[in-house]
Parts: sequence; structure tokens; C-alpha cells
Amino acid sequence: MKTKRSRVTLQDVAKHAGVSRSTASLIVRGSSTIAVNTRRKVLASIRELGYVYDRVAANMRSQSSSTVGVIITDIANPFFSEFLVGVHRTLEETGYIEFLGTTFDLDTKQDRILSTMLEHRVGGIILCPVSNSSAETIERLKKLDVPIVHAVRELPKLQCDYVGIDYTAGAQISVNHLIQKGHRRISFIGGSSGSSAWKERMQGYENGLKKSGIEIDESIIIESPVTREGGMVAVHHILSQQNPPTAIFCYNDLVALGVMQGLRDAKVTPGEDIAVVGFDNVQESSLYTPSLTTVNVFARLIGSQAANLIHQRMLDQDRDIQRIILQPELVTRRSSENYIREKIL
Amino acid sequence: MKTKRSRVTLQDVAKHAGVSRSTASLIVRGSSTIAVNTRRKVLASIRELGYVYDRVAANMRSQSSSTVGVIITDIANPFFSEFLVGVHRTLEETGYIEFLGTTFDLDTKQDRILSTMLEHRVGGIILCPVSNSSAETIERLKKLDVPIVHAVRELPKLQCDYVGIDYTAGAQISVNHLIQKGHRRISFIGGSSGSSAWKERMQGYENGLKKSGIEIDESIIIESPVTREGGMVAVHHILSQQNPPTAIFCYNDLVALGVMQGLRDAKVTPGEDIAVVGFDNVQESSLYTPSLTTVNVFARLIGSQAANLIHQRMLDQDRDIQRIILQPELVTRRSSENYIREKIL
DNA sequence: CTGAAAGCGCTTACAG
DNA sequence: CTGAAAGCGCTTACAG
Repeated sequence: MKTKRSRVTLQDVAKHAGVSRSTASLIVRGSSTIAVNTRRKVLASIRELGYVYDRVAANMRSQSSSTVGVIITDIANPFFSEFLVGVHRTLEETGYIEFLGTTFDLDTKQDRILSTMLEHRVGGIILCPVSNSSAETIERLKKLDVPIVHAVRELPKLQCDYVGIDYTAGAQISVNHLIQKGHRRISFIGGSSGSSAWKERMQGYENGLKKSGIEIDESIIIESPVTREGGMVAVHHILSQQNPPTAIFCYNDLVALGVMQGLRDAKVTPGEDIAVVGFDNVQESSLYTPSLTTVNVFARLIGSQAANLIHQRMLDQDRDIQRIILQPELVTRRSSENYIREKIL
Repeated sequence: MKTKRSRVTLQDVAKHAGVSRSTASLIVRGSSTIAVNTRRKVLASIRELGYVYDRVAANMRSQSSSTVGVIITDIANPFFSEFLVGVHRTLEETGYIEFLGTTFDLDTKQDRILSTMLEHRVGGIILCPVSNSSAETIERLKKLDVPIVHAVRELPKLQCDYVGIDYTAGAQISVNHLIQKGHRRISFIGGSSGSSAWKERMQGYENGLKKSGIEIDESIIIESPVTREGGMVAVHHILSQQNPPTAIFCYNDLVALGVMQGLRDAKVTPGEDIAVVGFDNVQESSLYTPSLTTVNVFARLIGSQAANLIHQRMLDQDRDIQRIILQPELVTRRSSENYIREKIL
């Protein structure tokens, strides 16, 4: 029978070890000013009584917090899995524990998760904002007195620590690569134009095309949900046009994988008939057939940098605001290997 | 300038609204015994002062908890992503918030995460145990006075709520399917024999073979890490044998995807030269080429059932122990479509 | 190292 | 509905 025994407290430990509560408190906090023998006695009592330190009570009294909230938009996206691994690896060294929240890219969910986390006294928040954050949300984030760092996507008008990638550069090297392969009609598929991550890619896409004197054709720029399904649906639109592109630059790998599947469904072979480039370099991109040319964004590194930033910010609210922009790298694979000069008149 | 203002308390709200702290407390907890006008006044003050309810303090006083710890073994496995979505969707309705811990299938990490969660006063834990839990860990879990439900994998000798799939049945229908396709030499690749999830699959694998009078050949049963890489490495071993199998039953989809890649690397075409079957039915399995025959285990449903169980258990520690075993379903795709009678003498 | 007191922000229990 | 008191399990600050 499991009897509902009440919690063993530090008081109990102190009594059992024959020391004062203050001394016991010092010991559980790892103070070095305590005589070795006393420490041993207390540690023995802790073990004997099965004492579990109540970090919540401790945090409350000392007005501190050992929790960090991590808010992402999509847990099914392997980019975020990697991101979370990076966050986790870095945070565990510091003794923090993480609350996880998933917004599914919805402003309302993000709002609720923020509230819940604040009510639980998180010491800091790592936020990957939803694409279309409302004005109210932005106002709210501004006023927050909890340390916050933004990751992956940036919110306009918000002075705040940030870690992200140079999406513009990433998009541009992708587009340049496609142009070098002979493509001049290059589609941009996926994502939501409300997010900074989209706008920056769009900028890079434009830069790349303009430098080669290619005009932007908005009819082959298609937004979509950031999922495989999103990519599949979008590519069907593209294929049904009178003058389909010869290459597709995708918002990310998830979309690209969907695009390639959509091409196959339409009996178009990705990598041969149409070149495809992704973004993120998720594990799967190298294992898919054809393997996917993509932009490595170092998701895990972004996560660990975000964790570092929030940790620093929690230690010192007044330090200078940091912006870390990682430089992406193109990873060339089979989905874009063919030159297609012959298709151009 | 962000000034470090101290937290607005319920006391402040009460004073501002001209009511007592008790009344304010009743209102934030949604009591219905309060006059409408009083409530309105207080809610207005809350908004005006920017009061944030301190659920941690409330939980502490009332000896309750609104947090649930979720411990998984691998966040990069899409099975667990789906599982987490299920947990999350169900838990958010109840107002709980989740701590996430990832063990990377290591006993020591699991131990540390458990400690950290207990110190943070989680109200309950959903645990997907590591494969090779030590005796100490099992002893510890037994003594835990926090409600716990196990999911996905079961620990021996532990009376505890559990949600899982009938892995034995899943393995058996897979093997039967392969036998019907004409295979008699079927390999089993991946996983760790220390886990219940492996043992049960092994049981199903054996059952399937025995019923068709096929002898077990241990040389084509290969354990591996539960990753793509694990599958890739293992399949190389298999191929280098004098008498390689004609079909491979994989521990899960992640392993199967690695196996298929390993086959390709060796110029063997999965689905044509060798049949491959996975387990889990992760999204990717339908999008890969060839699409992967697999066993649908309803990961999201497992997650939401686990969330239900922990919720029930937190409400009533003394209710009967529940074991929910979901029945898996075979999803037939191209990786196993070919009959291969001709290859058998 | 001890000991007594106060306090973190709530809820509880109760008399009015 | 109010008001005063006690307590959840700690830490803080201080006199000894």
C-alpha cells in the first residue's frame, strides 16, 4: 500500500541530523563553509529520510527561478527537434529545467502559452514567434519583465536578444546556385509572408535574381503552410501554370520534401526535370531520394546560442542587447545537380 | 528604460479594488459566490495593475501542482514528436503545463531528469523509460510518491499505469505479410534487447516465423541504436553475410529509413531486391521513395491516452491501475510490394 | 555553526 | 463578503 506520506522537509532533516535548519539549508545549497563532519551527518540524514529538495519553495523565497520556457511553432518539424536538442544540452549544464510550449504558429496559442508560463514564474523565455503576431502580442512582449530572447524569427520593433540565421544570404546562395545551373525561371514556394524569416528569404531571392538580370514573377511565388502537405499542394498550383519554372527554391526542407513528392505524383522527376532546393538541412534531406540540396542553418547551434543568451540575460538584465546572426552554408546534393541549358531557348 | 519593478501581488489588487485579499483570491480562482459588481471591480484592478497570478505560490500553499513532467528518449524521432503533440493537446485542456526531458536513452540522464523534476514539484510524470533501466532506477521509481504513468515501453516488475501498443501483434502481422509475399529469410534489425518494446517485437517475429515453420536464425537478428545511422550500419553487416535475407523487418521507421539508405549505398534496391518493413508509421514513411510498408501505432493517440491517465491518476491516487494496449495496423506500401518466389529454390 | 524571526505570494479556515 | 492569523518549505539577515 502506498501511503500518502507528507513531504520530508529540511526541518525534518535538520532535526534528524541534530543541526539547525540554517545549517542544513547551507549544506543543500553546497556551501563550502561547513565542517566536513557536519556535512556528512546531514547528507546521511537526507539519504535516510529520502529528502527531496524543494526548489520551488527555494525559488519563491529567494525570488529566483530555475525554469526556462521554450516556445516553438511546430514540434513535428525536425528543425525544431534539433533546435531543442541544442537548447536542452546547454541549459542542462546550468541546472535549469524547461517548460515546452508549441504554438502551431497560432497567435492565440502563443498568447495562452505565454500566460501560463508567466503564471508559473519562468525565469526566462526563449521564443520562436508565430508568423503573424498581432499588435497586442507585440505590445505585451514589450512590457514583459521576464527576460526573453527571440530565436529563428524576429519580431519587428522589438529591442531584444536574438539568434537567427542570415536568411537573406542563405536564399541568395541558393538562388545563385540554381542560376549557375542554368535556371532562369525559379519559383519560391512556402512559408508565410508575415514572418521575418520569410521576408528575409524573399529579399535574398530577389537579390539573387536581380543581380542576374532576371525579373521577379509573382505568379511563381507561392506561400504555403510550413509542412510537407503545404509543399505538395503548392507545387500542384505551379505545375498547372502555362509556363512552369525549371527550378524551385523552397522555404524549408519540410516544404521541399512535400514539393518533391508533389512532383513525383505529377510524374515529374525532382532533380532531373525540375531542380529543388530546400532550407534547414534536416537529417532527412540527405537520406531522401533524390538527396536534397539545401542550406545548412545549424539548428542545434541556434538552440544552444539561444540558451546561452537567455542564461546571460537572466544573470544580468542590464547587459547590452545581443544579436547573433549565423552564416548559412549551401549543401549541394542531387536534387539540383543537372544543368538544364537545353531547356532554355 | 526597463525598471525592475517588483511583482504585483493579490494584496495590491485587493487594496486597489477596495476589497479584502480573501475576496480577491476567490475571484482569481473563479469562485461563483461573488457578487457581479465586486468581481468586475477586481478584474478591472487586475488589468490596470497588470497583475499576474502566481500559480507557483498558490500550488505551494494548497499542496497541489499544475505541472506534468514528460520524459522521452529521443526528441529527433518523429514518433515522439507525434506522441508529444498528443500529450500536449490533451494536457492543455486541463490547464497543466509540461516540463520536457530527453534521456537520449541513457539511464544516468533519466535519473537526473527525474531528480530535477521532483525537485520542481511536478504533479505527475509521463515516462517513456530508457531501454536498459538499472535496478536502482526501478527501485527508485517504485518508491516515488508522485503519480507516474509509463508509456511506449514498460518496466518489468512495476505496478503502474501504462499505455502502449501490442508490439507483438504488430511484429507478427508484419512478418506474416512478408511471408505471404514469398519471403522465408527475414531479418530483424534494430533496437535494444533490454527494452520491453524490443522483446515484444521479438516475440511477434518468432511467432510469425514459427507458425510458418521457419526456423529462427540469430545471425540475421541485429540490434542497433534506434536511429537512421543505426539502421545503415546494421544493414551493412547483413549484406556482408554469405546468405543474406530477402526481407528485413525493422525495429521502427527511423531504423527502416536508415536500412533503405544502406541498401541503396550497396546498390541494392529496397522494395525490389529486398523488402523492408518499418514500425511506427511516421509521416516520412509515406513520402520516402520507395514508400515504406509499416505498422501504424497511433503515436498521437498514445500520447493523449497517457495524458488522460496521468490526469486521472493525479485526481485519484487510489484508483485501479490501468493498462491500455492499442492494436496496431499494417500499412502496406511499395517497400514490400514485390513477390519474390523466383528467388527461392 | 546556532536559533529565532520574518517573508516570498498565495490559500485555508474561521469568526463575524 | 471581511479580516486577522497561520502555514506551504524554503532563504535571508543577524545576533550570538
